[in-house]
Order: sequence, then structure tokens, then C-alpha cells
Amino acid sequence: MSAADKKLETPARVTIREIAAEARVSIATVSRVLNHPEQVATKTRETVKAVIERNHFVMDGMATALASRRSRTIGLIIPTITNSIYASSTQAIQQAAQEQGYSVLLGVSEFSAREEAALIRRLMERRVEGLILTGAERSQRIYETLARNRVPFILTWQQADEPPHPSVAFDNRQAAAMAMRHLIELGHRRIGLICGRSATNDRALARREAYEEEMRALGVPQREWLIFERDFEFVEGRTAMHRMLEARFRPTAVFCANDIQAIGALAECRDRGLAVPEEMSIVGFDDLPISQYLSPQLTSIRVPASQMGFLAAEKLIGWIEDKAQPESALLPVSLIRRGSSGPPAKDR
Amino acid sequence: MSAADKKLETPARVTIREIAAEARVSIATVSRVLNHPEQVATKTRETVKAVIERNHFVMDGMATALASRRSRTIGLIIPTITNSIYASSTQAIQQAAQEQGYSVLLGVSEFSAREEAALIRRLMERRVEGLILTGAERSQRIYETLARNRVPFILTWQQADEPPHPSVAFDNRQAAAMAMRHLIELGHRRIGLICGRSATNDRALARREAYEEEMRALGVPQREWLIFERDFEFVEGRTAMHRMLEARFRPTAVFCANDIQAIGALAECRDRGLAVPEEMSIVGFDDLPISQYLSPQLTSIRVPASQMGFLAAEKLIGWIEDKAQPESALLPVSLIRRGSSGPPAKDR
DNA sequence: CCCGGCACTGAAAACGGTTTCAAATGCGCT
DNA sequence: AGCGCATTTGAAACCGTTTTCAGTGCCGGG
Repeated sequence: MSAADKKLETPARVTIREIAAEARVSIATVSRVLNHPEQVATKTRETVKAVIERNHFVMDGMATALASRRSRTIGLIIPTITNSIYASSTQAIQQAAQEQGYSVLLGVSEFSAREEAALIRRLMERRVEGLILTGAERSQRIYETLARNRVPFILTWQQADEPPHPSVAFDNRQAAAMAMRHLIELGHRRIGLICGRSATNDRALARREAYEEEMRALGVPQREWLIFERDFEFVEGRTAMHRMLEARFRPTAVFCANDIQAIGALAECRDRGLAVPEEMSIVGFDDLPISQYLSPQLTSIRVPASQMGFLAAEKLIGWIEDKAQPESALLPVSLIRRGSSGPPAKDR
Repeated sequence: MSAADKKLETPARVTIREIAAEARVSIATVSRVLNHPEQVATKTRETVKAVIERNHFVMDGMATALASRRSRTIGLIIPTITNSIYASSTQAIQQAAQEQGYSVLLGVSEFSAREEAALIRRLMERRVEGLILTGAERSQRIYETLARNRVPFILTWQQADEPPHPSVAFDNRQAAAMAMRHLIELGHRRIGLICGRSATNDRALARREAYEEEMRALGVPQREWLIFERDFEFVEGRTAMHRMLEARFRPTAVFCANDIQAIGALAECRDRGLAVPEEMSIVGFDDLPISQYLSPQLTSIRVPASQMGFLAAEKLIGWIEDKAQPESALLPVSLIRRGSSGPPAKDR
């Protein structure tokens, strides 16, 4: 076969075998050059390396993973990619994983339990060595499958107590209570709530429960028309606020259980000429980076998204390598007081 | 071995072989139940399925990919996950891929060429069947490796002409020119620029070149102190604007080549008590969802992020399955006029 | 009754690596 | 020159699937 022919033929993907042939060594030696170079004589090693370079050889990770029974990959499932709070934790997880030589396989569930179950299965098929999940509420069957297949996992954003699964989270209830007490201390009594769908989102549920508990403690009767469960979109916060302002007795403050909705609510107030915080206080949750670039700046609950992600990844990898299930961690949150909250009009 | 013993022993991961043994069929049959159920007798199929269910069997995707020579995975590399404009295209790509039965492997390069090269290699090792890359500028060697290993790829966010690679993009130059002409038509002459690092980001470069060209066409001498190249953070836009306002001759308008920096710039004006657009016009680029929730709302260039992602994924998968390299596509952009831009003070 | 064809199943050869084990080689010493 | 030991190397057995190819059994038609 001439050189020209060689150029024309489909040069199937380069394998370790062709490298071995061209370098006149066995495939075992090539493998060693790749994985344990110190075990190979310098001369041989250089020859093989040169052949590898020359042929643009790229190892087949599938074959490697299959043979070594290690994928060096962890899976991460988040509910949405468009809320930048998850971007923060995702980035931290990527970084922590990378530092330890792991890759991250990302799945986005769009807040659907069905979708999440399918994603978990897909990630297991890809032989992730561990999983980082968002929230604690999911079907028992999923936990069984995970256990049966020995896939370690860490829960984030919400701790799991009854069946105690390892988690790295913060106390959503306490955090939401912190936001509520801030408003109550400012003198608010009629407080509205805008939050996510508590039926499909245990974080939203915990925050709503905290809201209800604080209102109860305040002796204020429950008003269903002060509570809005919406999706995580700016516009949803806006329309919720719109409805809220049409109520017979407007609230003097609204607790938005996430900054996305808070931003929409804030915009609605502005467009209606309602002064914030003079006529309406708004407290958000998450403290997104953008929140201090709004006007007024948003009072919010700062959650340790990056730290949580980093720690979760570290603990998961530790678990994978040591085989010892890690302790759960509960991280602190803090209230960031900014311009969007103040005393109600009557107190001024 | 008693049932109790069975429970105690480490139940290594379930494989197709154990399923076959328990169902008293060959592994070929189990494989068929999984992949071509219609080829298996109903009775056999049900038996096998039951055994699979009972044992929480999860296929080993590595082995599958190895044996079938198909990973049904595409790779996506974006520069950052925290700028939500990439979240939009990423989401669209995920969706398009999922519709066609493909998974997406995500890599984040953090605007580093080194990191990007490493990621491309990692994705190739994972045997992605194709790649969606961001921007067109990268070392020749990478394109060679891609070609040598027959990995189809599509460029996004920036077209590639000289070595014509398939791309789904928009014209960054023309888009930036559109923003500039808007300001010029409003009557601005002294216009500042805040953009990304043109040395490592060909989109930033194209936009900067358009800015310079428009300024030249205007007959306005180049002023290096009106140009700021910064990273993609709110605070970078803010400090750039801060510096800009200290200049001897303040610009009457600033073109921010991305909304992230525009938001920071806007906040700086607000904090300094500089009225926008009366005393300072700001035009952004990307038209992030948040941009219309600011006050004033941000005038910006709307880019077809979702459409671009969706189309890129479709074309890539078409290429993978038909083996025919697709045509490049150039998508239109539009100027969204909102409150942050207006005529300069002197014209009022 | 025999035969062709169909529906179904299993044995075995890949796929591209890792790893174990043993053989070969090289080296310093006596 | 011969020995022992450490260093290198290669052969071969996996890893968990898919897929090809060759049965096997059964049915209907001639």
C-alpha cells in the first residue's frame, strides 16, 4: 500500500494496539507508559510517547473504565441551570472534583421527579462513582436502587433526617424564619409569601412552613391569598406581586423564598410606582450576585452555595475512596440587610 | 449458602450474566430483551424483565458503548457557567440532544485555552460522538486532533471563515456595529467601550473591532482611555465605569459588549448619582433575561442563544448520523431599545 | 412423511483497554 | 564466567456488553 493510499483509507480510530505495533512493543507496555510511566525504561517510554504524539492517540475512556472498574466521574443533578444560584454550587463542585482528578456529569431535572429518576438511572449507567443530589425528597425506590448498586450519594440544599442520608445543607426552615423575623422586627404584620411549588420542591416547602409558623406565632390569621406558589422565573414573581397588590388588604411586606421571584416582584413594584421599601418591603432568599446590583439593593438570605458544593464534592470523593460514609454537615446562613426592606409606612 | 449469608455478602454490581443465570437464559437473550425486545418470545421476555426489576439491574454504559461503538453522547464546552447567556444555549442544547436520545457532557473552560484543550481531550476520551465548541479561535493542533480522530464538531457564537469550519453563529461585528450605530444615531460622539479580553476571546475581539471601526468612521480619534477590557463580572463593569467617569472628557455613552458588565456599569452610574440615560447612555449585549428587570431597563443586542444552541445540536447530531457535514448557519440579531439609552445631554 | 421457513435462542468473537504473572534482560559482584 | 537480584517486558485473562452466526424446535404445505 502506498503512502497515498494510506492517506485515503479511513484511518479508523487509533488504538493502543496500533501504537504498540508501530513502537514495536506490547500493548501492556503502552498501557504502562500511559498509566505508570515510571515502570517503563526511559528509552522505551520516549519511543512510545513519540508514537502516541505522532498519531494523535486518544485513549478510550470507555475501555479504560471498563477494564479498571473506575470511571473517576461523579454525577450531579440540579433542578435548573438558569437560576444562577445553582451555577455557583455547580462551579464549586466542578472545581473540587477536578482538583481530585474527577469529572462531573451534569443532569438537569427541571424540577420533575420523573425526569430526575431517569437522570439518576442514566448517570448510574454511565457508572458515576457517586452522586450529588439536590433536595432530599424522592421516591423510596430510587434510594433502594442506589443502595443496591452501591452508589454513594450526598444530598445538598436540604438535609434528610428520618431515613438519615448524608447531606451537606443548611436549615431552610431556620433560614426562612430568619427572613420572616427580620420583617417582623421591622414592624410588619401583614406579610405575603412568594415561593416555589411546595408539592415538588422540599426546599420551597420548608420555607413555606417556616413562613406559616412565624405568622402563626405572630397571631396573624392565615390568609391563603397572601401566599403564591410559582415557578422560578422573574415574570412569575412579577405576576404574583401584581396579584398581591390587588388584594383588599395589601401586605406591607413580601417574603420571596428565592431571589429570582424577588427580582420580578421588585420590578412590579417599581413599575406600579410603589416605593420600596417605603410602601413595600421585600426580602429575598439566595443572595444572588445580581441582587446587590439592583435598585434598591435586595435584602436577602445568603446561602453558602459554593461552600456547600465544594464540601459535598469533597465528602463524596472521600467516601468513594475511603469507603467510609461521611458525616452530614449543616452550614450557616446569614441575613444580608440591604435597601429593599424597612419599617412599614404606618411606623414611619 | 443461606439467605442470610446472601444478604450479608457484598453484592457486587449486578451484571447481565447474573441476570441471565437467574433467568436461566443466555446473556445474549438478556441483551436482546434490553435492546431488541421484539426479537424475544413474550414469555422469556417477561421472565427476564422480572429478574431485572427484582435485582435493580442497571446496565453498564461503558461496556455498552465499548461493544456497540456508540456512546450517544455529545460534548459541549462553554467558557463559563455563571454568565446566564450560556445557560440559555446550554439548556437548548440539552433539550435538542435529549429529544434525539443523546446525552450532553459539559465542560467549562473558564476562558482558558489550556483548560479548553484539556477538556476537549477529556471529552474525546469519553468518546463523545461530536463536540459543540464556543468561539472559533484555538490552536491548529486541536483541530488536527479532532480531524485525525474523526470527531465532528460545530462552532458556536462565532463563525470561522479562513479554515471554514461548520458553525452556527451570528455576526459579532455586525451586531456590535448595530449597537454603536444606535448610539451614534442618538447623537453620541464620545463613546466608551467595556468588553471582554480580546486576546483570549474572539467574540470580544470582533466586538471591539466593530467599535473601533465605527469610531473611525465617525472621525473620532481613538482614545485608549475609553476602552476597558475586563473579565465577565458585575464588579468589573462597575470599576471600569468608575475609571471611565474619572477621565478628563467623560464619554456620554458606553457600549458594554456584554450585559454582565453593563449591569455593573449601570449600578456604578446609579451609585454616583449619574442619571441614565440623561447623563450617560448604556447599551449592553446579550439581552439577558434580567436586563429588562433593571431600572432603567437595559438597551441591548438580543442574541439568539437558545436558537443557536438548538440548531447547533441538531446539526451536529445530523452530521453524526448522516456522516454529511452540515452547512453553517448565520443567525440574525436585533437591537432591543429600552430605557438605558437616549440622546446625549447637549442634545436635550 | 418430509421439507422449507420462521421464530427463537445460545456460543463465541469482538470492543480497547488494565493487570497479573512469569519470563527475559541487564547489571554488579565474586 | 557465573550468580543473584532488580528492572523491563510480554502473554493472556479479564472487564460487561453487542452482535454474528449457527443451531433448535415447531408449523404448515406438498
